[in-house]
Amino acid sequence: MSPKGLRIDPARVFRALGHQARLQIAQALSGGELCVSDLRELVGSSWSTVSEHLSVLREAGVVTSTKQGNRVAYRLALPCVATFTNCLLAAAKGKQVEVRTCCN
Amino acid sequence: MSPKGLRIDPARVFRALGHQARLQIAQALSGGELCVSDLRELVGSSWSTVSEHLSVLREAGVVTSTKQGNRVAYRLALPCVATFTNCLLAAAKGKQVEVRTCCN
DNA sequence: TGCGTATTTCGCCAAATGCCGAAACACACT
DNA sequence: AGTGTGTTTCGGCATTTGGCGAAATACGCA
Repeated sequence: MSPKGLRIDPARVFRALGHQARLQIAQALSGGELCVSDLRELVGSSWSTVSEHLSVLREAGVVTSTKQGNRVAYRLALPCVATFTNCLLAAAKGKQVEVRTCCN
Repeated sequence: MSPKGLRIDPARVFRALGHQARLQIAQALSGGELCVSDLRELVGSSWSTVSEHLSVLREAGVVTSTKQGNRVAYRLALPCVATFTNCLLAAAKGKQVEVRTCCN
């Protein structure tokens, strides 16, 4: 369930995050781990859709998942994603942001 | 030619960078401005294809362009993109990177 | 004005993506 | 074993994307 031989491909990471719902998921996970049902409520689409979004994120190495009892908990594997997204959100408001530790 | 009323949409920025050629272009531009011909040589596809990639990047707010005599010079509008990409490249090698100023 | 170079737009096609419901799986609990 | 809950996979469809060559546009210069 965890990434064994997974090489990060930057373009793939970007592509994974290049979708409103998946970006929303990644941001939500920056606050701690969540299971599929939580995320389904968050993005408001079907189980299958959310599950597919999660597998895109997982295969890109953005998130990892672990089984916890009956459910699967997802967590952010690349913390810098949250930081960078905050930069972009700041840019969206025309502000400038300085960040201390950007990566991993 | 410069972005007038352009609101940055984070998901759109990610999507724009979620393609090998466009990411390559963005990285090349982090070293300074370049014109379409330069970038065409870099990515090795047709004029039209490169031009379309550039318009995707421009509409996402990742790059800006200015006419300089006969040609159009492109430059990176979001420096944090370069920083973040370096983070990902480092992650691709299993390393950890600390960065001082991440954004803009 | 007319010519040549640099870039963009257009029309088209093939491939990839996003979405859903149904079916399949996995696991905890009785 | 059987039931229920949580999650993933499958089949199919509509939409988007990526690519190219040809045509159109923009501009500098003679």
